[in-house]
Amino acid sequence: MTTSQDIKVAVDAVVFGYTSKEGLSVLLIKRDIQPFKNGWALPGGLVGNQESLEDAVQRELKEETGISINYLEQLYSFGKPGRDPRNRVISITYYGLVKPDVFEIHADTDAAEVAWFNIKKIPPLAFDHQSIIIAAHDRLKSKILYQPVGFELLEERFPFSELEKLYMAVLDRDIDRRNFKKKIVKFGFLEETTEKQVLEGAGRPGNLFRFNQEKYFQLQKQGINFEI
Amino acid sequence: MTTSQDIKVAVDAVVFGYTSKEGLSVLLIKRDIQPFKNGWALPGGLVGNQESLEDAVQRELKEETGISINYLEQLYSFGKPGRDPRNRVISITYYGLVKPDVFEIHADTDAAEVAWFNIKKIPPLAFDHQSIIIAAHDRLKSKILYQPVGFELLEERFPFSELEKLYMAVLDRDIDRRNFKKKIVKFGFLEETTEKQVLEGAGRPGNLFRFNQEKYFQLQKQGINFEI
DNA sequence: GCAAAAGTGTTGGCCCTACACCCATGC
DNA sequence: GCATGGGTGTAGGGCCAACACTTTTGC
Repeated sequence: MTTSQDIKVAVDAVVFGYTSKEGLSVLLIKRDIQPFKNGWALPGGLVGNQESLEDAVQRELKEETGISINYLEQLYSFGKPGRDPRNRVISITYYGLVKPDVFEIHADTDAAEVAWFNIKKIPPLAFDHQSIIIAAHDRLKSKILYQPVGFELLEERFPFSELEKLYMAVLDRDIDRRNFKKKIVKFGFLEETTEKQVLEGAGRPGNLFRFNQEKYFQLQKQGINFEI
Repeated sequence: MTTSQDIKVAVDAVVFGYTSKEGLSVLLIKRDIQPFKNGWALPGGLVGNQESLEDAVQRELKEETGISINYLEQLYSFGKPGRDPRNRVISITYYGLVKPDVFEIHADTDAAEVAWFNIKKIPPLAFDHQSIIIAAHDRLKSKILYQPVGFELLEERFPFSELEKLYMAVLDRDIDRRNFKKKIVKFGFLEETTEKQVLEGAGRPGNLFRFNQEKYFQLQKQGINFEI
């Protein structure tokens, strides 16, 4: 291997948002350059020479979509030669979670270049981004079962049913309401507030809950492990 | 970001081997170039321009240690600026598992440049390789609980006690012999042969077992999930 | 009053853990 | 015969899944 290396390093991010109306959704951008010009793709781009990988993700998200996220985790690195038709590019992928306020704003603006897509209605994508989303979704599905990452997708205060619907949307299966609540409450890191849900339409309004992160860390240190 | 990117892409591998005598061990090389000349480090090196990441790992392992492995999985990508004192280098790390025959040969040769180290007796290492080994060990610990990767570290036929000791070495805790056997046998992918263990020293010789991978795949398709 | 969503308990079965004695072999 | 490691079963408890009716609200 005496020839000098000529490989580019990029980051790409699968950003998930959730509301009970829209379901689990992914943030995509419309490319304005070749290749795949005008095709949908994951936000991302080349890493700066003196920039950490996480910083690169946050910067690209800011530049391309205007959002900043509150949970970010490395997913996988894709490096097969030929995955970018022009250069050799290795992409280090991340997945991120945003709270509904961020999600809603951008779902409304509906700018031509950035949009949220329900996880079940992803359009054809540039490069191998389709398989990156599948990997991210798989990771989220398993992660949510043993770490309380779901709360990163909800408002600070939320009715219990939101949490339940979130789990159903992410895992794509039904969950028994009573058993689920017993399980979550038993852990002891959820706080019930006295506030009631603001309703839209009929139905009995529920109490709002809050995730107590410090309590969770404490419990975790004591060896309690979260598992749905 | 108009300046052109100047980042190198490397792969590094944490290769695990196991025997009940030596315990869980990691393959290291002694560096013959700066930086960290004569220091111990993980095998690895730069990725070729037209080479897949997995191929690069296999090639480096062959070049630096002479071994080829039978299980390889991507671990994590490390990219903090400054982790290599000279250039910006992003390392995509893998962990691999080898069977005891490979392990034993190299444990004997004891060449100056390549050696196996018990997981609890790793010397100081170059770069951030210490933390890479910790990450790999953590991954192995959790992986072995929900996928039958342990068999990749054993001979094709092995006495049951080997499997049990392997789990104890990897997880670094005691395991109840009877409960463990019940659990494993219940899955139905382990075949008991009529052959007996060849003894070294006293003790009742045990039957040899074999992992039936096809059976495992079948069972997995039927939705059975392995969990220790 | 009716439609919509929230709140709530019990039971049966399964699984998991804890635990100890006898057997086959080498020396 | 003794030391070493292999082989095996049961009982109790905890946890989990299955399951339906009542309450509060908007309209």
